[in-house]
Amino acid sequence: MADAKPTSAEPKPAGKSWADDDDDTPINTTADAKKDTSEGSLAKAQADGATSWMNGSHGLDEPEFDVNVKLADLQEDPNNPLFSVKHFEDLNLKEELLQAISTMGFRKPSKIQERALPLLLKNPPQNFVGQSQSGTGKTAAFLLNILQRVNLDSLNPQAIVLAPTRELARQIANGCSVMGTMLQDKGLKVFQAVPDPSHRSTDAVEAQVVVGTPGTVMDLLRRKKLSARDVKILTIDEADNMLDLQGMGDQCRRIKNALSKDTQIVLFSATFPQQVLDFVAVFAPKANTITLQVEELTVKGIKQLYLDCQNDEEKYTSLVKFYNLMTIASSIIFVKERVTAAEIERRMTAEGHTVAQLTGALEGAERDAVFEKFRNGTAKVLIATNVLSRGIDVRTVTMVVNYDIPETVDGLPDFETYLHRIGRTGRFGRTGVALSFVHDRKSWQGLMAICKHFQVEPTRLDTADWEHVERMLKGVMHNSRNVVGEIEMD
DNA sequence: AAAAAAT
Repeated sequence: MADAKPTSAEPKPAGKSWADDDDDTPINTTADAKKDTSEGSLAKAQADGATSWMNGSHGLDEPEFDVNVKLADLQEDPNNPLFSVKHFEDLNLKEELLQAISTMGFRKPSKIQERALPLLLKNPPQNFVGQSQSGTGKTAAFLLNILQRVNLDSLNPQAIVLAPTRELARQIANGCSVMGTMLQDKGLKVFQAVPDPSHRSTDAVEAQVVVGTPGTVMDLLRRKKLSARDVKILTIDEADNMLDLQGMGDQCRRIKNALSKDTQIVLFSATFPQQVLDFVAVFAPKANTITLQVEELTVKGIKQLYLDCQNDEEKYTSLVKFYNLMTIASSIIFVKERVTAAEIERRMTAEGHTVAQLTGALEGAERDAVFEKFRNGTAKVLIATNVLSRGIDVRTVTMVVNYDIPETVDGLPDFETYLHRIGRTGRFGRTGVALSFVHDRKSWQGLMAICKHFQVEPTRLDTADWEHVERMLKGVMHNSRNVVGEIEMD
């Protein structure tokens, strides 16, 4: 990081955007800015949002959006009121689940839950593919389906949940225990299948619900520590990522093949890019499906900004300047590479800042310790790779920094990762800030392509006018009050 | 050319 990359040596006059000296850029910011005076409209959107929260009894008064519902049985009408349930009481859930829902403070189902729960709980069980914005209650939806269906008189595994990372799997397992609190007396057991030295000696898994990462689950199945015999639900979170990734996709398919043919397959994600939908349909055939239009995917409560830096080193100095400027509840700084995470942590720590770092380079126990510190607020600034880009739900996160613009293996802008990263804030009706750093033509073009894809107009900040940066950031951070939503589990 | 995930 200290030694600037070749691209960042490219000189740029102060106050100029990377757009200005770029003739063949696919995006014309000037034209885009004209059709929508970005600051004005964003300020207005923010103001409107604030009004609706103050008037509403909860933070999830989202405007109506178009949901595409496709049912496996084409004879059925997707708009049948039976498939849109406004009250948890109408779902014939176990009494213990209704109690837990109420204790956890849920009043009514979120938009995705309204539509997803009746389809998930339908009998006989059918496959399901569900898409919904980040922070809208996907996890609670699939956990309710699982807890409703498991037979507590047996300790045989009956539901398997797969997630792409250790942290997400553990979060889901904990959520399952919380939602199943009232079922614990009746024998509910939840097992975390993430890499753990103690699994070597573990006897056969005795738990109705197994939540884990694909490698460990596969390993347990292979070693006959996990019985596939009674498994009737396979749920995959972040399913587009899981099935797309080299390695994890194969493991997911192998796990599915080890299960009974009539296992209910449930897939969830905020993103399902077109090319992935094709093999999603193969993995979960004849599924009831809920999808969204791309323009519906961005969470309106997340204010999107970008900081125009002169070069790579200025990203670091700006970051430090920024943290000297104000205190933020909690924030995640996303970088591309593990070494960058370690490097920023080293430099900021040397400058007296309290920061932590989490990447796949850490060992399991260390990862758990660091993440727990971040979750309980002991560590407020966390530098991470894409390991934490998806699913992680830490309510105190009011800012996400894209220190490096997300890109795919091919070096192309990674739309999905951008959306998942910024979705770590602004959860359940709260507001949040997403600040992306650009420092050369490639990073600028990448960010602009991403914003164009999601049809958002980010606000530009320039290091050459630091007073403006300061004013804007203080303004948006001040506005990012936390508003508590109803559905508190994603 | 990365990260993640199994040993």
